[in-house]
Amino acid sequence: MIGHMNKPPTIKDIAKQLNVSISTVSRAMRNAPDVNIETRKAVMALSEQLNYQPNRLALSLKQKQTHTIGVIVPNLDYVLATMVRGIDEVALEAGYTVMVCQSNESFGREIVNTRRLLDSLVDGFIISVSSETKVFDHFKKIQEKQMPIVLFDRVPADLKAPSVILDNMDGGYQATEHLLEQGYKRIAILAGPKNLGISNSRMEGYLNALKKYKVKPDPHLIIHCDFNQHYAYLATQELLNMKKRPDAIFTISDRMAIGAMLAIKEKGLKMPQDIGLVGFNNEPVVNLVTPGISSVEQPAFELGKMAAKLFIQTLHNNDDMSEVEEVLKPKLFIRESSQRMLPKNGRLR
Amino acid sequence: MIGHMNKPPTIKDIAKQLNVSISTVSRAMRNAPDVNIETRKAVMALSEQLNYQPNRLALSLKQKQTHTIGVIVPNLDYVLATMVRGIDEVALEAGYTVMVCQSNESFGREIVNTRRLLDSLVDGFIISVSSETKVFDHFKKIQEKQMPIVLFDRVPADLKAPSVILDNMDGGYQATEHLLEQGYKRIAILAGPKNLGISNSRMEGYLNALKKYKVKPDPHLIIHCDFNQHYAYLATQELLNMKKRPDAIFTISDRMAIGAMLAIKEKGLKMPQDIGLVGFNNEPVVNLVTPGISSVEQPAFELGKMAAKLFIQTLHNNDDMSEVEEVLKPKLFIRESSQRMLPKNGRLR
DNA sequence: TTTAGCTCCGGTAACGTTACCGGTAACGCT
DNA sequence: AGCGTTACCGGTAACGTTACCGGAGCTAAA
Repeated sequence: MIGHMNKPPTIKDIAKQLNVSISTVSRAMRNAPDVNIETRKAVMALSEQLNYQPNRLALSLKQKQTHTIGVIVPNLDYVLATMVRGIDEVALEAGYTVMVCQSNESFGREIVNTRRLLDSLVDGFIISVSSETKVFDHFKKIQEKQMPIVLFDRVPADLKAPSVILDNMDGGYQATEHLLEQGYKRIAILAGPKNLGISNSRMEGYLNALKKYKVKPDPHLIIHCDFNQHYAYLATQELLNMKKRPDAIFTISDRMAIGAMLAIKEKGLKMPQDIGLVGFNNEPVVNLVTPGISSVEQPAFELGKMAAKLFIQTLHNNDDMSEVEEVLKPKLFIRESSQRMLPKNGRLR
Repeated sequence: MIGHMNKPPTIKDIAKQLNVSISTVSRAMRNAPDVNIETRKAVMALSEQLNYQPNRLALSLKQKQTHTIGVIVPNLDYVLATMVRGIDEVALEAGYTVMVCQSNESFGREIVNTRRLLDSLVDGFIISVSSETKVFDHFKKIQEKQMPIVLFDRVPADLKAPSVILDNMDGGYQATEHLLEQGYKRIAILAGPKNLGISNSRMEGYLNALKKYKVKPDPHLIIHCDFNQHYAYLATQELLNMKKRPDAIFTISDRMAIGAMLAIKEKGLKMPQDIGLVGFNNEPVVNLVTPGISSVEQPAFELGKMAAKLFIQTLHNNDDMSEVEEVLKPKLFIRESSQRMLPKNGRLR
């Protein structure tokens, strides 16, 4: 008799009702050999009828893997949320579930999150590190436990792990080259804190482009400021008050570009005539402001997918993959803020 | 001797090394009574030294709860990401971990996510439903398993569960009243699909305000269109081409406001002189465009926190809470897009 | 002295699952 | 007849933890 029990049915219930052993049911359920076709059918039928769901907890305990990926990100802004979506996409496909934790750019919070995910809940980590983080003991602790880590987007040099990053140098190069080709001569860069890897790479691209075009970099035009809108605004004000002010600005994030734009407008300067502006990330917002801001796009979704793929590879391959580094290419989107010459091929954007 | 084993230490290892039973260690570890102070100290010391971490999996299996909350959201835009942060905040405090899944506004994806989280991984759900979703069997299945659900933000009427929502009617009222007080006479509303609860409530507020100010609503000024920028752009174009065009527009989201703004600018109309505009959500972007767009702010972070609190209450209280509905108040932020009279008290914004 | 009541501890079962080993038939072959 | 092989199946231990019960030893009251 099928009781009106409330608890979810287990393998044991099925075994009892079918008068077979739990071993048999277990085997039947996961298509293992050594089970009669009739028996299997019966098991399948009953499990269907009872709406049996295997208990993942018990399974995880037994085979010491949870099929869960811990994802730690500094925040969930447009770019990172998109990357997370990419991770999710691939993970789901491969039978993994992801747990997303935000560190809120806080070192302490990152540690808490790590600890929390660590105690037997996840099979490994996919991480983009907080900007505050300068030591990596909490991550090294993960590796000591033989758990794989894949890094993405913000990848510190001091931590050895397979990683997926954007070719930030190329992005900086593209942006700067574009400005040069538009005839801008004194190009300033608004970079982030000096310890931030992605910032330095983008600046390197900037310098390379200048060199290529034989423009001598002017240290007064290289500004390090905090990675946000307000500081970019202040920094731009200063830039515009110089005797020989820059005629273009490349900011290493769109947030900063917005800040710069506010200062530019306040000063009464016109883009792209008086001054050119290029940002980074190609967030939707750059399309909404007037003028639209040229920006370097990251393939965020792809990058997330790649990170998840790499993670699953790492999990399955046993060989050391800590040297693997996938590099994706950015793409410049040109808008009104920097387009002061007619494009050669006649089309805008 | 402390071996150089690689596996994480268990309660059993500690027991063996201390020559006590595992029961005793277990008791000592969780400050249960019936254990000598000396014994407890010894256990604590050794567990510290071995860096013992209790296995949450085993614990969960035993006591049938995972201390994990499944969060399903349609996407991770600014507002929802903020809400999720609020949930996270409270959950962490209470010893819970959250698993965030994006349904990408897709009904099918929502079902997949639900199934995935359901099989013994989470203790319950906090959900904001996808805009595509019109039947709720997958959620009812959760409730049949006695698992609690808390709904937030987008709450369908057909699903009985405790919920946290914004007072959308009040938001619509505030926005419309503000426009009326600014002297606008023909106020249009860009609403969402007719089956979307939040849209209808905001429109109700709009109608209430008109009534209060004795303005007869004009059906031509009430537009239902898809919840995104492009359709809002198209709808606004139509509005502006009417013989008697509206002199103000209230859109029920900022995305739509942006769309409207593009159409307005194209038409060569000036805000706030020729036409007023008010959005909803107070996303950062409304501050970045020119002119800044007035918008109704949701206390997103608070709302998330409230949802998590409610969830934990539901989990602990056994009594039926499905009637509970927390309602938070929105707040209008006035910017240039709708401010055509000097504020009475002389301050702007 | 007996009894009752502490304090402290150990053994065992259980949570739901799988891995492993062993066993029973039935069959076919020499 | 005896043997090996194959096709099935069951029992048991284990994963790491806690709940429950029972018991030893001691102290204090009757």
